[in-house]
Amino acid sequence: MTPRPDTRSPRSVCAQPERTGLGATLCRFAEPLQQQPTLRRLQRGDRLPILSARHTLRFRVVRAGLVANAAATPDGRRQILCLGGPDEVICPIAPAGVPSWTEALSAALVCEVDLGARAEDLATDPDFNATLFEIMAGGLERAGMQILALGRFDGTTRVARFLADMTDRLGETRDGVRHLTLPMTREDIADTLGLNAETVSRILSRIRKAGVAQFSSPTALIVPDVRALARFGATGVTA
Amino acid sequence: MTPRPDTRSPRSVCAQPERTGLGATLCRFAEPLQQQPTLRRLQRGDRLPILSARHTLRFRVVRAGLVANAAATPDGRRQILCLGGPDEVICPIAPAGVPSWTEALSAALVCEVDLGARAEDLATDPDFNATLFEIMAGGLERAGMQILALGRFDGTTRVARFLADMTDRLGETRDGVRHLTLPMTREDIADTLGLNAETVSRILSRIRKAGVAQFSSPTALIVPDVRALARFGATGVTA
DNA sequence: CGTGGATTTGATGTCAGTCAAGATTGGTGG
DNA sequence: CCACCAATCTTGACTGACATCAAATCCACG
Repeated sequence: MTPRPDTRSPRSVCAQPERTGLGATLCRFAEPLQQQPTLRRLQRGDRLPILSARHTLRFRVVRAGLVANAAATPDGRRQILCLGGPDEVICPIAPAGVPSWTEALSAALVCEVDLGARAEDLATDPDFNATLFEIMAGGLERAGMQILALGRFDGTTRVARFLADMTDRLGETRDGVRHLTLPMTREDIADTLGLNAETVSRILSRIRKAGVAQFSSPTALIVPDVRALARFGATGVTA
Repeated sequence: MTPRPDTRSPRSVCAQPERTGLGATLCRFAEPLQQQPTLRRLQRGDRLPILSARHTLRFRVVRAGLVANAAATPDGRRQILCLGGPDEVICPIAPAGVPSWTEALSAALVCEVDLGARAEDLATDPDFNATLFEIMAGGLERAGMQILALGRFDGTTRVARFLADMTDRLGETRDGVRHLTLPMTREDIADTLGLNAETVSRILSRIRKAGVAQFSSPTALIVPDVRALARFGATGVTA
């Protein structure tokens, strides 16, 4: 559960010029700093305190692996609030007054950026403020979809749309076919979708038997048609 | 369904110096503008397009009544994503690629602020950026709680916590007792909590019979102990 | 007062949770 | 390379919470 900071030069890893996306954009604001970003190597299950970004200016950028923000109910069950994959900034989402944390769902590499020393500068920097806004707006957009899914979609629809979403975000195309390696367990999926692991397993079996996805192992799957997958389930347009 | 703009001077209504909170703070950034904010009188059920604030700088501040952002499933069911009461800025939350809108749950007065003309100024204004950040961060915080509740709390717990939350936000204290007038129907509550109207009604009956809240009418209730109300239900700490 | 929407309550069905037992899988050490 | 082990995954039987359908009752408003 205890992650270990890395001593390698973080700039070379974090702010590589060829990187794109919000994560890279954010990292570049750290370049003028004396203190360079911390690179953390996380193992599956490692937990870090949430960076609220409410009074500090600290952010985490995922370089590799899959990372989540999660919260716990009073009786100890877990709900995953958002996922962050490579080159994404972990969305600073956390409910007030509830235990919550950032957790590695797979082995992961996370770049931790503290822009506090540049706070005065950045407060008047239009580019930084636009980046910050994009991070928050993107998080709200995904949170909105999560609320809709948890409130109104049945389990089958949630799982199908989740797989389609993950295929878009993490999938690779080989020989013109979409492949997805799920970097998380059935329980992680369940805690994301407000279900339990057995239910997720059952639904995945149904998806497999319907031929909408093929599993070469429990975590490796082939998606012939992402749209068809996203439509699988009662709430989607079945026709 | 068609709201009508108001011709009264909006400045006098929107930017009164004695007003506090994010809504008032935001309105003050509109004071230097030629074009004054639009004041809209909404009836229950009126719908407006979401203001994404992603490429424009438009916001809505609730002056009176209760307003929500909502989204619809492909088969037409509704999920309420966030609520906005008096002096609150409606959180710009909406999932991508899904029909969504801003809707008045009761008769409401909404102040619509377009800061687009000051975009250049405001991009470098630390106070404005801090306000914008607070709006987004507050929305993410509430969205996080909504996700946790929808994913992991049972219906009873959701309703009880919802009532406690609304009592905190909208309740009045008379003779040392908390009174709440719910400005929404059972169906609105259901669409907020991912339930249906009948289930909400049943749970409210149980809450009434347990004595945790007293109903003088379906929409007017007395809450002797907000904490006890928030704890009602299996997921809360019953002991 | 009458009317239509909102609310309450009941009967019944279904989806997902719980408990339990095997089957896979991947990692480790011999 | 293979055997073993613990974690993960799958599947089944049963239960329970919430949805659906239906019928009264309440209430606000004309």
